[in-house]
Amino acid sequence: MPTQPQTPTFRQIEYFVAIASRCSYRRAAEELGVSQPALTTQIRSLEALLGLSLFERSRSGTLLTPEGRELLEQARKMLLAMREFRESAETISQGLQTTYKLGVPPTLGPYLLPRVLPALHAQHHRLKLYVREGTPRNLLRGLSEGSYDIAIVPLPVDREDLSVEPLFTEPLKFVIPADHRLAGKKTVSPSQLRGEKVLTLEGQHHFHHQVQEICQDLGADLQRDYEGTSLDTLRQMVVMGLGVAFLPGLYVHSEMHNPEALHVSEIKSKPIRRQHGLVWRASAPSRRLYRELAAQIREIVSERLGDVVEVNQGIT
Amino acid sequence: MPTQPQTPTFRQIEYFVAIASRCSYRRAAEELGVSQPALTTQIRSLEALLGLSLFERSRSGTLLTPEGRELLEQARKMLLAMREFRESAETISQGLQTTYKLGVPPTLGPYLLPRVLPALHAQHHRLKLYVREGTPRNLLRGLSEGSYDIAIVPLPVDREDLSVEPLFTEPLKFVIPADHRLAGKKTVSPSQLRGEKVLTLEGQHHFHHQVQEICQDLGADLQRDYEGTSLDTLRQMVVMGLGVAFLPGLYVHSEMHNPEALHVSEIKSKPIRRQHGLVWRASAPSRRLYRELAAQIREIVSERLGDVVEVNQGIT
DNA sequence: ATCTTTGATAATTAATGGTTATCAGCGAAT
DNA sequence: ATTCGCTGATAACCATTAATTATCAAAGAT
Repeated sequence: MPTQPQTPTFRQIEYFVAIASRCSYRRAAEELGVSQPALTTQIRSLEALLGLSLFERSRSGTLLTPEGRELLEQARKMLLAMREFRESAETISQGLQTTYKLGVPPTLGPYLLPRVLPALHAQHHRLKLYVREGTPRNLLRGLSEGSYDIAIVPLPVDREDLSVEPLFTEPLKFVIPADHRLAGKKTVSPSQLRGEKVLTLEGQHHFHHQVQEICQDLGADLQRDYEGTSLDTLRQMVVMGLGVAFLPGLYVHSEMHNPEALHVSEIKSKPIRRQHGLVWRASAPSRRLYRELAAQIREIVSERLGDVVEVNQGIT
Repeated sequence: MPTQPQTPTFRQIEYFVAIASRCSYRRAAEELGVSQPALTTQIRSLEALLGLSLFERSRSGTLLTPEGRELLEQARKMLLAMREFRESAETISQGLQTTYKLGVPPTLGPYLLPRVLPALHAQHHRLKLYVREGTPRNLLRGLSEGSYDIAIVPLPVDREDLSVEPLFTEPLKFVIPADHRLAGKKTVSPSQLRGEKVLTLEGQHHFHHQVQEICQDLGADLQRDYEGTSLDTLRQMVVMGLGVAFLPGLYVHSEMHNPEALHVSEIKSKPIRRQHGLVWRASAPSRRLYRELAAQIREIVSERLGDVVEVNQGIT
């Protein structure tokens, strides 16, 4: 004797509705593709479970009882709910039709996504991306914890539990005030940087460390007293003459249409740049979709931003 | 290999939601009172059926996939629908909480039910009666066909497939115009009726035949040229002097408060009356409730109309 | 009367869902 | 580095459930 309140089987509900709408066990059985005794036993046990009679059987047809009539409505709702469930599953299983939680660094997202998302949406109008910004460090942690499904982060990422698909390589531009002694030069050699105060973001940002490395390479000095909280503040600081800075190419491309008080140069040496990749948990069942997504992002970027960044090869 | 589009088991949905809301197979298993492998296999087959992954399993906990996250909502709706179904069944199985289709003759319903239904409703506030009028003949046919669940009809009813519970016996009153030669007499003997034109309803009404029999007994003449379509028209016809009539006691009681132009007498002989009973299909699973209902109707009638009709004993 | 149709029943088999015992991978604590 | 405790997956087995076919009895139609 089960102590728990038993719940009906979905199949029983199905049979119930089928019989009720045909007013016949046999016809319902035929329609359902099962034998008639199957219905008899299922309905009997359902009735026993509910503690009431659903049908009034007679040798001449089957009739709903008042109780059955009442429950039929509810039962139909169940069928409907199940149908909707299955339909959702159907469309979702087609791929790229769901909401994915995407993480991006604040030094990339606002300058990349507005160029990419519309095209992506056009291709998969059921695909939704729930975008959240975070530093690469937090993004990777969030990935592991499941608060993100995918993320765009600077490469390299060397973690066994994560899969990476490279997207594109973005140059970093050297930015100086318009009244700076180096302003006007198209290229600047590393030796000319000696003694320059290079501004950068706060230490928690990955971008900070990147610039730090670059400065070590080039022999420039990091200005650690004033650190920007965003690329925009960084740019303002340069304009105010607090120093020079390296800014991501996509930022320069999207935010600095009119040069105003700033001058943008190249560094004459090995190229200064950062690489972005799409990452996800290696165990993610949707990994095939993510690869597809990466490919499409590359395609879109190559089409719309090909002159700003260099698109990478996908891992094949 | 099943060619039909398989549908998930309700149990699978249940397990799915349980695991998703606990983020753990083992905890969900514990809560559900089953072993953990049971969940593993059920979810696996559900995933196979849907063609997508619901969970991302790892050795350190379980995570919903984006697809699973999407479906979880739908799955919860299913649980809800099932819960509502079961709750409905629960209350309905308590008895007298549903809508029953009740048939009454037009010569009784309007004069009986307004006195009975309110009290009935007070006792069972979930009970609903869907009342439809029809001649007894049609009521009995409708019962067999299932368009009524129960009906109040004149007795006797002699049908094997129907169960009858007697309710009460109602006297028929002799009604004459105020200016009639017999007006003013409290009782009238059958011999005084000789030659009187007795008005009645149209032939399709059971009441017609009843009056016909009475007239044969008493030696009175039926006026067949003008027949009323309702008790009200019948009364009007008597007022207009077209003849005399027999009217049901309940009608007289509820519609003729001020005697106006009509006089009501008794017939001095064997009592003239009709008996009403509650009938239902003998095969109806709710028959116990119907008996209960009959008992309650008797009780209410005895309380409120005991001076007008004579309440019968129930079949015990 | 006879035949068809209704749902119920019985006996049997197939499938399903559950169990216990055990495993392998990971993380945390030693 | 190793151990321990946790995760879900797996295997082998068993109980229950749900289907099958064959048959029945009752009611209606012919």
